Amino acid sequence: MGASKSDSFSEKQNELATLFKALSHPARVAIIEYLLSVDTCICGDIVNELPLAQPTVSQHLKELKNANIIKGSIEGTAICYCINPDTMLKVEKYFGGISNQLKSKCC
Amino acid sequence: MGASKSDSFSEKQNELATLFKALSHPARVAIIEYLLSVDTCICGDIVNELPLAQPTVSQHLKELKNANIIKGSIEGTAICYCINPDTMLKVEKYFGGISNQLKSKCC
DNA sequence: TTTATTTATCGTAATATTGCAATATAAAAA
DNA sequence: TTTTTATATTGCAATATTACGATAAATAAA
Repeated sequence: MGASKSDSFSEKQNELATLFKALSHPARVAIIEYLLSVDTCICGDIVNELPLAQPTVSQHLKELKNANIIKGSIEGTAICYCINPDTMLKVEKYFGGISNQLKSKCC
Repeated sequence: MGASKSDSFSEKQNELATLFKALSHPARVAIIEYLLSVDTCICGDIVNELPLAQPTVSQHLKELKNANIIKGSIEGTAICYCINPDTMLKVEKYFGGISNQLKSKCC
């Protein structure tokens, strides 16, 4: 075999794994960093910010969109991307919960 | 090509991507969940908790170890794994920073 | 020493990801 | 309508990941 046995795990576990997978590439981390650095959501020049070809960037954006990490809205010929704060809050809470649980542990 | 162009990105971006990649598989999410659920760090039966063969689990544990997400110490014939709270705190802070930055955004 | 017991490593097949050239699509401008 | 501009999709080669049987390594128990 070779594919991940996602059927064997809970929906929540698969959901979290999918979310982290979307964040598991430096280009996608860089996209998020860039989206945070600009004042507004009016973007459209993400391709120029990255050392990758346009189709590759488009593919990475698609993956971030599929994971609900970013949102894109059509703005003329360009598309305006911005971060989905709901998803980010969800992830923050996940790690907050882990930190909390770790307080009552031995290590 | 096919491999990720990690040379083109900052060390911090690559580091974060590596960390998220370690969390990007449901089995590894499940391992963390299990380690959180047990009272102490005395483990050694992670294989029985997962629907995967022993070499596969060992491989997943290695990836979590490499990413500094878990620590393992030898305890007789068994190995005692537990979560590294430093790494978890680091990730929590990363998302906390993002949530903070998002407060002054339009979406 | 011999025999469990537990975890790691090797080898390999199946599948997924990454990156980009070529091309398509869609809306705005000329 | 034609051209330009911005983004998406397709197809494919290179590489990485996942899973597991077989086997190794290391310690404990007999």
